[in-house]
Amino acid sequence: MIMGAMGVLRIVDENNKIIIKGLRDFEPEHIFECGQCFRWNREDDGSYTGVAYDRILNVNKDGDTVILDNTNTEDFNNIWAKYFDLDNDYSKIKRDLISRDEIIRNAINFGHGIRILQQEPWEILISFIISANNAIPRIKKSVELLSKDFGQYLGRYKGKDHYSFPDVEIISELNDEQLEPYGVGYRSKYILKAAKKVVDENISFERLKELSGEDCYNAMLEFSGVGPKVASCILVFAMGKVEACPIDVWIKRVMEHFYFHKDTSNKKIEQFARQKFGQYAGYAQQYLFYYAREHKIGK
DNA sequence: CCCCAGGCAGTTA
DNA sequence: TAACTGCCTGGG
Repeated sequence: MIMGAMGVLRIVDENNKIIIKGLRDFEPEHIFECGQCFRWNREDDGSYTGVAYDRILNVNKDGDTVILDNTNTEDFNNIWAKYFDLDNDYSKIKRDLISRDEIIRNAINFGHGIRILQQEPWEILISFIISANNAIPRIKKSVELLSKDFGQYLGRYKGKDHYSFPDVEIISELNDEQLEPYGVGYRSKYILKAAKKVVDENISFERLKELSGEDCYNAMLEFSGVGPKVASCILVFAMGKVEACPIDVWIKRVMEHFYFHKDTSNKKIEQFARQKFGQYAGYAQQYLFYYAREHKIGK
């Protein structure tokens, strides 16, 4: 059992599975399809399989029971509880946001099971550098291929081999031509520069997490290929800075559609969003993104 | 063939 | 500090 802000969860460890009862605000589809991650894929049975922290995990939900397959109590306590942000009370966050207006209320009702994953900073840095001016299926393909060729083999699950995301040292020793087969295009030089910067400057992402949101944001902007949107994504998805608010095309569309009714600069949109949603801007962004994209709002 | 996709860097004014 | 432009790649 773990005590979280949401109360007591009943957790059973059996047969290489962790079974969680009483967990609210958790829908695998919402979590893995809301644009925050690139390494989780839907299986035929509706569950999701992914790789994080050098482990293969499968996540399913049956009624009000969440099943984590291919894991154990030790990894659940050390990794997955934090990865899935289980100690955070999303009902409280949602209540706060819903009270602000009907637009965010509709978005939350639609994506009510979203959770912001606490992902690995190095992987998220590179993944979101690749994401710039790119399409999600191709981002996922590039990340998978890089992991297959330069990551560590983790094992086989449901008939598929899985690999960890490549270590920074491995990427830092590659050159432009070696990245050509991975379909990252002109972003290859950003990837290589980022890897070399992390190695050369001995950058510790754990130390960067201790910085203020603003300092952490500025540190991310130091990477070539990282602008305001990508930096904000890294802050929310890997650095625990959930007050950041990435403004991508979908957020721009949904905000212009519902709030501005005219073309508006990203800077103004971010100012508006951060003022409106405050400390919960990062969560609001995820609900709005998922809502806008699934409904193709503004297209 | 053109268009665009979860932006960014580099260049102008 | 805003506005503008080109950009790898691949699917529609």
